[in-house]
Amino acid sequence: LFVGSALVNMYAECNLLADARHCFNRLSFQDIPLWNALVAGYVACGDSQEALKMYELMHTAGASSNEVTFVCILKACGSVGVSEKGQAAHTELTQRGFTYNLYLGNALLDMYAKCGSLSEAWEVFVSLEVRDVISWNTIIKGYGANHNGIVAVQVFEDMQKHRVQPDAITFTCLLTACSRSSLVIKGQELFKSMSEEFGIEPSIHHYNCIIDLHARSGRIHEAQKFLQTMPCSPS
RNA sequence: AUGAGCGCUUUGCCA
Repeated sequence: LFVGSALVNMYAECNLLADARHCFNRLSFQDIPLWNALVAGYVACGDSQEALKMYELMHTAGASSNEVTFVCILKACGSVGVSEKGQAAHTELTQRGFTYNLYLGNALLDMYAKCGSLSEAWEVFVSLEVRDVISWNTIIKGYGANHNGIVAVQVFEDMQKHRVQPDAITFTCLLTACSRSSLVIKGQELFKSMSEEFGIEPSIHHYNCIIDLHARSGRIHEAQKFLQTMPCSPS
């Protein structure tokens, strides 16, 4: 079964879902991680609808599910962007008595953020007993993606008060937030601070964010200048 | 002997 599961997982990772499914069907019995591998495979290759169908199929096949299943399902719901499905999953996992570990809590948070349900996302965020850098990044990104850059920056300040060290991803989330809310000065400030205050060297991701920041607010020349002077080759 | 790990899982630009 372990080998079979590894195979399903390998096929799924390589976007060979048909092979994964064939392998899955040939196994004498299917346990939860095996189902999960298949569901995760569909999510990974962007076929969230099929992932959700697989979840239905788990029910009809009489299989149970665990926390990992819900992490996958929540991710699929976030990709689809319709909060009803996600809410249903949320209700179900609460009824099942699952407590939020970081994976589950962060996945739930991200699902609501991706669906634009920021008040629900925030509720989940504050209800987490333990938060890691991913939790903070996810809520910052959530506000940023929904044109609430000012709140995103406030949450970042809050993060520092909680003595959580930001990472490279924190800054892509922040810079995107500034970009989408036209916070050009703040974005440049943050970009400067990442290496000077936080010791994080900007990568191509961050340079791209800055170019987007300028371009989106109509500063084409600034964007061009930045593009030409940045120390790595454009992607 | 006890506990843990060994198969599945969460955050990154533009579009």
